[in-house]
Amino acid sequence: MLDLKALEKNFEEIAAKLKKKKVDEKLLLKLKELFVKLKKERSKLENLQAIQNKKSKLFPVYKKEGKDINELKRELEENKEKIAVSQTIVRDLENELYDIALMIPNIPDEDVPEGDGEEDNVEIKKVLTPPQFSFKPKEHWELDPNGYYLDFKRGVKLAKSRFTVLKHKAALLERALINYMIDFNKKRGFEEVAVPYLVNRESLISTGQLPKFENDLFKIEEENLYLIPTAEVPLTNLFRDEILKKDDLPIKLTSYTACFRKEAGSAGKDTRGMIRQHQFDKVELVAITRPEDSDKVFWEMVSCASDLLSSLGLAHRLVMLCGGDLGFSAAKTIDLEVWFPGQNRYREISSVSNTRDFQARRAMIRFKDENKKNRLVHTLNGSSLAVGRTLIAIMENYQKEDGSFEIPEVLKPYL
RNA sequence: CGGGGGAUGGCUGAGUGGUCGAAAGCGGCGGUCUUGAAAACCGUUGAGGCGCAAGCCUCCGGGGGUUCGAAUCCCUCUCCCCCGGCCA
Repeated sequence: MLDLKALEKNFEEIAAKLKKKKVDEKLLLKLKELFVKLKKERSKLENLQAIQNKKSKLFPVYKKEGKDINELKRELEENKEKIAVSQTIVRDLENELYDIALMIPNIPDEDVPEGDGEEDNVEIKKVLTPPQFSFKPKEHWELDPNGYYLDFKRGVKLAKSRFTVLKHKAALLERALINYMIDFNKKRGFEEVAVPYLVNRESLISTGQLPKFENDLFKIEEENLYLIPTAEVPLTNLFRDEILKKDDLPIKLTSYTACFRKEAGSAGKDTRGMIRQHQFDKVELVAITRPEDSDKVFWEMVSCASDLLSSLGLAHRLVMLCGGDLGFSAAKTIDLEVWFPGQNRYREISSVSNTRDFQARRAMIRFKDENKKNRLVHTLNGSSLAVGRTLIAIMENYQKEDGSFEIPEVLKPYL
């Protein structure tokens, strides 16, 4: 959530920055006005409450002194009416305010490039060169036309489209990758955690998936729980409503989970193969830091994911997302795109984001600083990596002319 | 899923209508003592909002109600624990 006080103070500046994310300035103005109005009405209410509190305390005194109570009682009954009216106004304003505030995305960092979408993202660097083939490399589903490794047909039979069954070496490789990634991340100082795959509404509001993206989530209606779209949600929410000790920061976590997404807006996109699934495995990184440390940790996370790809021998590039492509909660995002020889292009395999205090404010994650002040932390998240996409990247990059594929050296101990 | 019991500050836990934002203990922080530490002793210690400040307001799981006044009474929802059943 935006800092409403900052919005009130520096409206022009914030509105200008949010233009990068295509936020309607009129809506922002409305938000600001609601905030000012709310503060005014609230202080009016508080004055009335102060009167009520003070005078109510006279009752025991009057009784002791044997004074008449009726006059006082009448007065307070009247005041009570005023309080009720004011309270209703305050509550309505609050509801209206939060309905809007929760729908406004994070402010992009200064260095986030302008742009409307993917085509305006800025390549930062390329790592490793894509492999050369003496034949025309195939896409992963072409490598395996009979569904020996990736059984799309049976995935559909069991659930619906965008579900896949992994078999033989692919199933083994999936599991090996998960273990390899977690071990790799642990060496970089990220602590392994195992978390629930179902979370409640509050958790999803805190990390920014709700209320805006309800349609992207699988929901268990009768339980009021949602399947996690990413481990970022449970990992970040671990610290919701907590005040952390300054010495505990930064907290750096890694976790493997399955992830579930409805892919509501992706009709027709990547329908073939395993690029875009309703259920996929991912090893995630999450960090909770002091505000002054979040940039440093951000680049640590980018390096962690990039080095991981390099260790698997996968050519990739780093791309900084432009304002228009930036996610709802992110102030800055670097995508890692891995080379897919069959598609002859780079595709996203990891995304590292700094949300600054945006999620922390929603989730009320704070720390006590050296002056004993409670301050919001910064939260960061990144994939390291999307396991299914890594699997097919390996299949494509390590493919041989006969359709078989090699296994990267570093994974062999894991098989 | 059936039966019972709960939800109070970082934790344990007292508080059943009136200066209760809340006893006590633990923990944390500061100090005394000590070469240093432990122990002991003393002090201090919830969060949010408004305000230059003094100060005021809100918060005892969430929501609603009764009352001049609610942590305390009523309604409702959620969650947790125990016993039994089922089960990885």
